[in-house]
Amino acid sequence: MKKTTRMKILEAASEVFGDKGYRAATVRDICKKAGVNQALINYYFNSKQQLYNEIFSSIVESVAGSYPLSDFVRPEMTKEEKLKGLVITMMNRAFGLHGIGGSKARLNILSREMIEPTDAMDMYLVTRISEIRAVGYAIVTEFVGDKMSDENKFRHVLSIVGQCMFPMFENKVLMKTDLMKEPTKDNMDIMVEHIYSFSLNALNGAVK
Amino acid sequence: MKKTTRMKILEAASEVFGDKGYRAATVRDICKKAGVNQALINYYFNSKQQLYNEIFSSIVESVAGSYPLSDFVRPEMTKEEKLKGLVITMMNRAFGLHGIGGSKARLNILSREMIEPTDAMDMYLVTRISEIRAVGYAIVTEFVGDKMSDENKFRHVLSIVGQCMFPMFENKVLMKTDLMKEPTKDNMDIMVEHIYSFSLNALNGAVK
DNA sequence: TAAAAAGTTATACATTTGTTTAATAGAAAC
DNA sequence: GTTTCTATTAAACAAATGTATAACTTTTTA
Repeated sequence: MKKTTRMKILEAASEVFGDKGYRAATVRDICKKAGVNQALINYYFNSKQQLYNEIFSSIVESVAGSYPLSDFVRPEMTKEEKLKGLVITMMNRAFGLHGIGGSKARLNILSREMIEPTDAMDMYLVTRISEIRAVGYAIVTEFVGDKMSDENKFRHVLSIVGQCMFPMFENKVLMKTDLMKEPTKDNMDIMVEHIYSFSLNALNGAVK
Repeated sequence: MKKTTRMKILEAASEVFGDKGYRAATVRDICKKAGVNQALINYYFNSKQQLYNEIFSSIVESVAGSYPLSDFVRPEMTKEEKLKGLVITMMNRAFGLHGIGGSKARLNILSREMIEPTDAMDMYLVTRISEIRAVGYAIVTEFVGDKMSDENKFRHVLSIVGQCMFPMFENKVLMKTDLMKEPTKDNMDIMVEHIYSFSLNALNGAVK
């Protein structure tokens, strides 16, 4: 299957945007990496900004589309299964991008956007986090009942979310210091299992 | 106490660098915000890069200098005290910056550097995380003994670290979705207490 | 196969950006 | 009070960067 010029640009641009960020990435860099003429970005995408938007949208789409929370946290499940489902969803959203093309470009772009969100990204994040907040709250409540304050329940949700998301931001340094392994499918499974049981123990301990 | 021109520039530059990142922040923006002539950045700091370096170094210094791990995790402590000491250290390093000048600028700059580290920052991070890794490993071992594999122990350390650091990256969205409160001194104390007891329960549950 | 469309190239253009310069104003020293 | 050093200003400069253009080549179409 032959690579079209359009695809070559998208691929190179993902790398460069991921490496350097939108601003520092230059059109000349991208075209050089793609091995195409400099004018072709404007020919195919109208502008650098629209090229970036297309890349970013596809990332958001694959993150949001692939792992709907309702598939992994369902009413008929036990509370333990729901907890694990929540962890699975978040870990896959965070690291599901990593595999594609063996490149961390997409993951880098997403991390950047989470630190310095555009308006669109900000809205998207608020929506996603709100969803996780609500589902997490319900699960925590199933474990600890109604004696715990809502505020404290939300802190529990945050602890679970934090365990899943933090490695996404700091993966490079964490791997270098051996606190985390390469996010392969197998290692992700092990991490899911760990975060699940760590959190399960925490929740069970909180209730007594 | 009168503000020197130098100080005005440093302050404005911190804001702008924090808001937009190094690249997108322009010398003209900074000088306008500081209310000084455009040439003065070069007069006082030689270049935009050196201005940034000075700001960044002072941030690193205050993070690293203020909370030495050895002050909060000491040999004579119980394992519970050590665990809490580790949490206190990380939370203060992450959010201790926030108070200064009522501005989140310094926190923003640090988050950015952690995502997209310069060489100097990379070395610094590796050093710090390695230290936390070693201390965390020792504490976890005190809780779970020697039956647990080292790899699993490190995953436990990562869970604790993740809870402390994640809110630093996503604080804006987390506050907007009510998963986190304004990081005031009081709220930080509550969060420390929570992360400590969440992790304590997890560790105690893991051992049995 | 000839005409039209799509793709590609080298180059130019206009803007933005960090930095420099030369002149001026103010403060300190003697 | 004059001189010398420091601070500030407006303007200019040179490099980088996103985009546009016009010529050329390849592919598609009829």
